[in-house]
Amino acid sequence: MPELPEVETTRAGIEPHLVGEVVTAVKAYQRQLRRPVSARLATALKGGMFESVTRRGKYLLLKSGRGSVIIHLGMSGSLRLVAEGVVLEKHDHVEFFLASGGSLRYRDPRRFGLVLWTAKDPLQHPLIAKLGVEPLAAAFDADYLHSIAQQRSVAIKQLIMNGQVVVGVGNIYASEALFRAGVHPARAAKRLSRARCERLVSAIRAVLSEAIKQGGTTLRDFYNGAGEPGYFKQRLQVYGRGGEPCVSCGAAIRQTVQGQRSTWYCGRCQR
DNA sequence: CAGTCGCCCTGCGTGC
DNA sequence: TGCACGCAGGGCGACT
Repeated sequence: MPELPEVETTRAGIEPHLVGEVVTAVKAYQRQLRRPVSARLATALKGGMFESVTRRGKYLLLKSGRGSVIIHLGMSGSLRLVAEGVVLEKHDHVEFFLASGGSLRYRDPRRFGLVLWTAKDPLQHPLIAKLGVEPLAAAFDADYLHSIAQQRSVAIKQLIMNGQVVVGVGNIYASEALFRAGVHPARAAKRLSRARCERLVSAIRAVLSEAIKQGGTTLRDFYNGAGEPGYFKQRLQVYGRGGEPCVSCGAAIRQTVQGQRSTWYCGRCQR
């Protein structure tokens, strides 16, 4: 489900309700996610207070005085704050009980996500330490992308979806950014000029920023921490629009598959 | 090292 | 109505 805008929307939604909250208990109803839920999570976090809720790429970092919870939402994960006594839904796998009443619930039907505990700096965790740059940070610029792209023969779409290069760009926003930049998704990365890298960087930043403002994209089951959908779906120009006319030139939007993921693009506007 | 592919899992829409 | 199939917002790890 979630790419950077959806994770950021989730983060912003839960942060004000979690910071300063003491965790009274943690229950894992299903430990088998992409990796098992950390065995020490419940005992280590109990009695601790959440100090911050931050994000690195698509990872959420819930820092307490004793260590941090690292959460990844995978394809279908979500976090929701619920009042006391609300019945558990199917696929609610982990629940953090809060001293002021209520709880934070992690739900993930496909179980591709993660709920891990680390007593150390979460940014040093093996899954996080080698991540690429944040797309909305100054370090993500034309020089950076071009210098990497020049050495790679993969399709540019797969390059911008590679978390070791730049984090947070998933299948929806990759297609959307390439369309805005006029770049064909299958073009070899090394065949992108610096000028076109610059356009692509701008497009990625713009599409992610706009999506964050809209509260993310709800295709079917993404909801923010309070249960509300995101509104960026109405702004999608190519994703999921195979056969429909291009908003710019009217040609039919094409669908193809790259790296086992669907890609949508305009064969006339994107080169 | 870079690139490709299989796979983890459940749910939903489509077509027979 | 039921069933088989393909596809879905991600990313790791094994292989070439």
